[in-house]
Amino acid sequence: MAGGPRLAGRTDRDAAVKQDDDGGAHDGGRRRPPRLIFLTLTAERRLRRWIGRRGEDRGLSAAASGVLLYLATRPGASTGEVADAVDASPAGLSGLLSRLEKSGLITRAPDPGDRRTIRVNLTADGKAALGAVQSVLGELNGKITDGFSGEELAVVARWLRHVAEVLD
Amino acid sequence: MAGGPRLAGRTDRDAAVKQDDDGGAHDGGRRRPPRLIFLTLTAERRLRRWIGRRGEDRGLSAAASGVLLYLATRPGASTGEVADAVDASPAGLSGLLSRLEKSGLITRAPDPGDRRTIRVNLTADGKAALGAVQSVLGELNGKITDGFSGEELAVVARWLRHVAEVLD
DNA sequence: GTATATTGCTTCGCATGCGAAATAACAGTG
DNA sequence: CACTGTTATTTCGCATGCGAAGCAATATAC
Repeated sequence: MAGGPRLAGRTDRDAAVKQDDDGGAHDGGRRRPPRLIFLTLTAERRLRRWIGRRGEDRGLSAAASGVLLYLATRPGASTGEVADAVDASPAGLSGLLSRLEKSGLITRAPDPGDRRTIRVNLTADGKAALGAVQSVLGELNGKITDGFSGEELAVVARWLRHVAEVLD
Repeated sequence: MAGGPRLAGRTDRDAAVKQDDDGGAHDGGRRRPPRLIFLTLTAERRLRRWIGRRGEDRGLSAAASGVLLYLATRPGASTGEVADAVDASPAGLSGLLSRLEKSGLITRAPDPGDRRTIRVNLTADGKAALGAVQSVLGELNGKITDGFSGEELAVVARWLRHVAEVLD
């Protein structure tokens, strides 16, 4: 990933950023770097770092949090279903599940009906961790929505979904 | 990273997503997972994947693109300056620069005045790659801004900056 | 002028995560 | 029932990237 030129630093370069808020929409993309791309990359990186730091005690990363939350809603989901839900590749999720299993937060067991399918479930420890996850994400959500109206946040949500959809 | 429960899949779960566009602002964060967080994680992941796929021929990732763009603006920047600009840790950037150097896109040379400092510059190949980068990012920018007004994109940009700032 | 602190970068160990190939289990055809 | 194809997951190799530790060069203290 990358932030981009003059987008992410903590230095004096930040000052120059405040001006142009058009997101690069009126630029063919050749004259200067499209800002929204790097703004998004940077915002995500900070989100992931913040979650990682905050859940450090329990070894809960952003990805792990997503998995736990999903399993809370759909216990016994298959590996593929979880991968789909958290937008990860089956391969990438396999490793994550292995770590979560080693940490004792989830269990993996083949489905009796179709032993190719692995059913994933939360352990007691996993359910306990869930509370921490929800608390941390709730706090984070407060931080990132503070100062924005419901209408504005709706626009943001719509744009984020648009990005995900159009690049799929 | 993670997408989140029912946020990112390509399955029927998507249907349920369209409803609630408030970004979770009116929720303490305990009853249901804060959506904006996972929407952002997913959007970024798709951005990065798209850039990676698109620049595959030249081995240009999102991070590499950011570095090249920054160097175009500030040739001879130090490693730390580049890291700051693209929001990467010095450690992470070190590896990336090594790969870019091996690919022949950049050069690294100690500053004569302070030999701790490494000056990074684009090679001829690096400058050539820059054109491709700008073209790819321009196309991407078009895709992700299409269908949104300047005002809406301004809100999005302001929100993304807010997120980056408040989590720093 | 030597000891100490600081700075800038790299190395190391690890987590994350992708694509491609391998593996295992099921499904359909003859 | 073997043969083939499909599906679900894992393994492997690699890229990315962080924190901690290490190293080299400079700056500061005494």
